[in-house]
Amino acid sequence: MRDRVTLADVAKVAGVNPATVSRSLNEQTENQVNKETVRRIRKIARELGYTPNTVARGLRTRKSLTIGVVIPDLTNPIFPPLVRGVDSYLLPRGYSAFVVNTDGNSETENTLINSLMERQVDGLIIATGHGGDEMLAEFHKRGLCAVMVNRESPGAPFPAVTGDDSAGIGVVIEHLAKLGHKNVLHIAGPAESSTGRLRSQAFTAQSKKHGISGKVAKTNFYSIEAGQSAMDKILENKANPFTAVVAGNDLLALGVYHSIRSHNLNIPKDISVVGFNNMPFTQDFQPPMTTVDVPHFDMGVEAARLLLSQFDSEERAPIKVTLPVSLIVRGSTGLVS
Amino acid sequence: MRDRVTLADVAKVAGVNPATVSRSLNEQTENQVNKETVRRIRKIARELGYTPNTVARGLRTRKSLTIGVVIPDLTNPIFPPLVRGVDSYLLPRGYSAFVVNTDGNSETENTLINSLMERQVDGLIIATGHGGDEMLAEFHKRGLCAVMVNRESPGAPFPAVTGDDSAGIGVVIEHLAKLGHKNVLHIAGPAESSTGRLRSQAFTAQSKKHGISGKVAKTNFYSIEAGQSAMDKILENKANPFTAVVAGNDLLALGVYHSIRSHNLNIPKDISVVGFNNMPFTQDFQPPMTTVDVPHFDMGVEAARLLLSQFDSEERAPIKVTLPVSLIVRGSTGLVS
DNA sequence: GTGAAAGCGCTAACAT
DNA sequence: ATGTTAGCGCTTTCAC
Repeated sequence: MRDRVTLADVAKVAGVNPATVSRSLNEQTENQVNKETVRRIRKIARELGYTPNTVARGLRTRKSLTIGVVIPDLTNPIFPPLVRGVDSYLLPRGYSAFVVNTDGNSETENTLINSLMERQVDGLIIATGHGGDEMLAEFHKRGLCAVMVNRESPGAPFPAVTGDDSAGIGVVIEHLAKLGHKNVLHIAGPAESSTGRLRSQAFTAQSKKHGISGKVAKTNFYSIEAGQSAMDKILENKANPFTAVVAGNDLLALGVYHSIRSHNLNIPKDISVVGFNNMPFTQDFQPPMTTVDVPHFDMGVEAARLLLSQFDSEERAPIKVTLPVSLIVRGSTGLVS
Repeated sequence: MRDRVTLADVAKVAGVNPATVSRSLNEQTENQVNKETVRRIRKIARELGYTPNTVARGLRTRKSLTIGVVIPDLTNPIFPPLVRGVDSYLLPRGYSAFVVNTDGNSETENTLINSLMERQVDGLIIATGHGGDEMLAEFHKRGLCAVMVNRESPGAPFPAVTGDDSAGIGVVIEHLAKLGHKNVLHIAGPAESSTGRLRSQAFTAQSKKHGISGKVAKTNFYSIEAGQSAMDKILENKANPFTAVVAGNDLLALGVYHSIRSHNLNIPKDISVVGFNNMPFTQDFQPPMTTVDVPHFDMGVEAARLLLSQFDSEERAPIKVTLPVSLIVRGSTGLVS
């Protein structure tokens, strides 16, 4: 890019001091300047093609108007809506979102958060939250503004916005109980994530409550592959007792679909399957997936709202916002045959 | 965030000049400083929790090490892989990507590109490219570095990375011809996008070449809804002559699925359907979708590579990189019955 | 090998 | 209502 036009350039042409140009161009301060002068300067700025340098302004004002958004992986379809939600709140308020992907890797996460800090972000929206985030705890001590979203971080008492995982699993179990299922398997998400732990705990508790024999199989990732291989292991047993599978999320459920199909079994005739998240396209799967709808866009909005509200107030209460979820019954669950 | 530790703070503690600290901490210049001093200063910096201020550095060096990525909509599943591709090339080279969503709106696009410029991005990767981008042309004149990806912009002669749209449509038509289809409908993407135009043109040309009667229906958006309503209009005609539909992309194709299903027809028995992009999850649809695989991740990588290569060289050749695509035959296409 | 000083583009305090 | 000055945190001449 060729040399950009600066405030000083505009000032020179207008024959005034750079400060006057600065005041004229800023809506907050333009009333400190003669109306006529403001008009003249604005005109000159436009003609010269002046573009303000947000970076220089940020250096001076100690505000970057930039928020870092830390997510595991953009290609997981639940995150784009969340990011759009964040954006939809931030943009009209002059902020921008800087999105990074950690791939569920703690080391990468540390590197990227550091890089966001170096870029002087005003705050962080974090959708990753593993078990041991000493780094987050450290940043919290240093006074960083952040909000956790989708997951919580035990170590760092930041405000958190989550879906109601327990209630979600609750309605799922209730649904399966009504369909007559007595032996249900939970393909749990990674134990490092709060969603993995919460859903797993809720599964065990709710199964017991409904007189269902509930067993849990663990996975290390929220991915199609992890779901498939976990289910493959189960189906290797000739005498598989399970009539229904509750997956930790939709990706795991889709992996379960693949496994069941490759074993020449039918969903839901032989085995019912339930996902979690109601991510895009679940209704177009074969069969359409019964799952729990989680309002990811709204979670993004709420997280952004919470973060900006922190900037003004001094208080740092560990607020928890839990958004309601709802069961979406489709074709992947049926009566026990 | 509480007051951060600055270079000057480190210098004070170390009893040296800030310049020495700067030189010591930068790999390029550390050899200008006494080895022992470097070691000492690095230690102090670490102990003090010093975090370099990239923004201040950028102001001084006139490089932000930030690239703006302009896409229509992150929730369209072809874009996350593309963004990850960009990231994968940029991150190891010290750059970061700043992603914005235009929602296919020219006005929004202008606003967002302006905001990226104000943030001093070193270059732009643009996946939007509508018809009349006077703004891009203007920026090009002003010496902006940018690369178009996935689509091209007629007005602005930036380098472009695209999939081979014509070849893709070619193999699709060939495939349908072999299956015996004589009457094929193209649900075209928006005419403002280069992909929409190119695929539509290729469809007409290739149909003729294979002796197929090819008709084109237009849409205004690459969306499920647009595909569904376009197909609904076609199926209202009792005497629908088409035995196959070539959709402008997978989202349109999915809309076509919905429409066909709601008219109690069967894919592919009554009508074959082909998508474009091979976006995630197309293989899990009912039926699995025959589509054209486009290497979106690689497109991102290539675009990033091209952009950074521009920074060094003075030449501004209008390079065009066309990536190969391939037909993925699945269950949504079959023989004419 | 290190220090001193200037300046990137902007805003905010203090003058006038 | 406008000008002057200083400085945000950093790098980069130019000295020594």
